[in-house]
Amino acid sequence: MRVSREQVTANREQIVVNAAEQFRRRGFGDVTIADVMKAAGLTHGGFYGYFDSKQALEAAVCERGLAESVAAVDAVRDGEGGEGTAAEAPLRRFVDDYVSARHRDAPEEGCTVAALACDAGRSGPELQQLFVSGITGMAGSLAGLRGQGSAEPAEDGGPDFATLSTMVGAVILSRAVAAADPELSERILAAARERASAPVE
Amino acid sequence: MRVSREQVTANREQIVVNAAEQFRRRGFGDVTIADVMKAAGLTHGGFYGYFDSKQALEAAVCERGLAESVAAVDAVRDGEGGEGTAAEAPLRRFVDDYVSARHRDAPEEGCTVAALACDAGRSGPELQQLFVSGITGMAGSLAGLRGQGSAEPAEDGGPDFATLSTMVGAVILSRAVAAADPELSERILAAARERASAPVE
DNA sequence: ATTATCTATAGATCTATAGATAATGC
DNA sequence: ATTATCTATAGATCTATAGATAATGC
Repeated sequence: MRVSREQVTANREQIVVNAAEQFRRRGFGDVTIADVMKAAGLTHGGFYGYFDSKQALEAAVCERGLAESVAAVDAVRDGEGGEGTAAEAPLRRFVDDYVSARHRDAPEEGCTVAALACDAGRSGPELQQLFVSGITGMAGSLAGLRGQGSAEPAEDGGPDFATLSTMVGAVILSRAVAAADPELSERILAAARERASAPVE
Repeated sequence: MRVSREQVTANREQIVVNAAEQFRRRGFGDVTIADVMKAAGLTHGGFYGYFDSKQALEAAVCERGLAESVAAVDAVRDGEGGEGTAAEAPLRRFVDDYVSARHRDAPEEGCTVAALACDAGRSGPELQQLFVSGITGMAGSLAGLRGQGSAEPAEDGGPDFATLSTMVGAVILSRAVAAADPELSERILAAARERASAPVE
C-alpha cells in the first residue's frame, strides 16, 4: 500500500487543505482526525505518519491560512484589482470583499483570523504566536491601504488594529445570527463596512 | 438524598452560574456536564433532572448572559457611573471598561457576546436567536450612549452595530494573542478603544 | 408517597499506537 | 530493504439513561 514520493507530497497537501476547510467551518474541537483523513482520501491511522498530533496539524493549518490572509490584503495594495471599479479606493475594495455575505457564508475558504481567532484564544502560546504574525501582518497591510488612492492623509501610526477589529468583529457577529436572522446579519455587515472604510480623524 | 425545594432552586442556580463561567472561558465543546456538576457540588447523573440536554443548558446560559450584557450598557446610560471621572462621556466610559485587559483576562465574568459569538456561529438557529436579541440590544444601547454627554450630534440611525463590531472584535483579537504577546494584545485594545470612542462623521 | 440525587453503566466517539501489508526506489 | 498506508485496537472520555437510595412534604 505504499505510494510514490510525489503522492506523499500530494497527500500531505490534501490533509492540510481539507483540515483547513473543516477547521475554519467547524472549529478545532468539532473536527476529528478521521474526518480530515477521510476527506483527504486516506485512512485514520495514516495521519500520524504526517503529523505528530492533532495540535501539530492545527498549527500547520493556521500558519498557512494566516499567511494567505496577509497576502490577500497585500494583493489589493499591489493593485491586483481584477474586475470592479478601478477608481474605487483600495481600502474600500478590500473591506467590501471581507465584510460581506459571501465571506460570512464561506468560512472554509475565508480568513483564518475571522474563523479561528476564538479558538486561538483558548489555545496555547505556540498557536497564538502564529496569530501574532497574522494579525500584525494584516493590520500592517491595512494601514498601507488606508491613504492609498484616497483623500485621506497618510497616517504615521503603524498597523491599523482598529479597522481589523471592526472587520473581524463584524464577520463574527454576522455569523452568530446568520441562521436565525439573515436581515440582521446583513445590517451588521453594512454598518461595519461603512465604518471600516470611512476616513479616521 | 433528596433536598428541600429551596435547595433545588439554589442548585439550579449553581449549575447555570458555573456553566456560564466555564462556557465563557473554555467554550461549549471543552466543558463537560461532569465539569459543570462538579463545580456546582453535584454528581454528573443529577444534571438531567434540571435540563433535557447539554444544548438546553447552553441556551439557558446564553439567555441570561446576554441579558446581563445588555443591562451593563444600560447601566452606564442611566448614569450608574460609580467611581471614575463623572465628566467622562458615557460612551467612552463603557468602551474603556469593555475593551480592556481586565475584560480580556476574565472571560468567565465578561460579555457573553465576546466570549461565545464564535460558538454561536457554529450552533443552531435556536441558540442564534438568543444572540439576535443580545446583539441588537447591546448595539441599540450603544447608540443611546453615543451623543449622550458628548459634543456629537444625536444620530438618527438605529443600533450601532459598527461600534459593537469594533469592541467585540478587539477583545477577541486581544485574547488570540494574549498568551504569546501581551504587548501586542494591549496595542490592539488601545487602538480599538480610541476608534470606538471617537465621533463618527 | 413523592422526588431529587447518586451509583453504575450503556453506547458512542476520539486520539494515538502497534503490527501487518504492499508498493517504491536504491 | 525501505517506508507509506491500512487494519485493529487500547485507553480515555463524553452524553444520556436506568434503577436504587434517602430525605422532604403532604
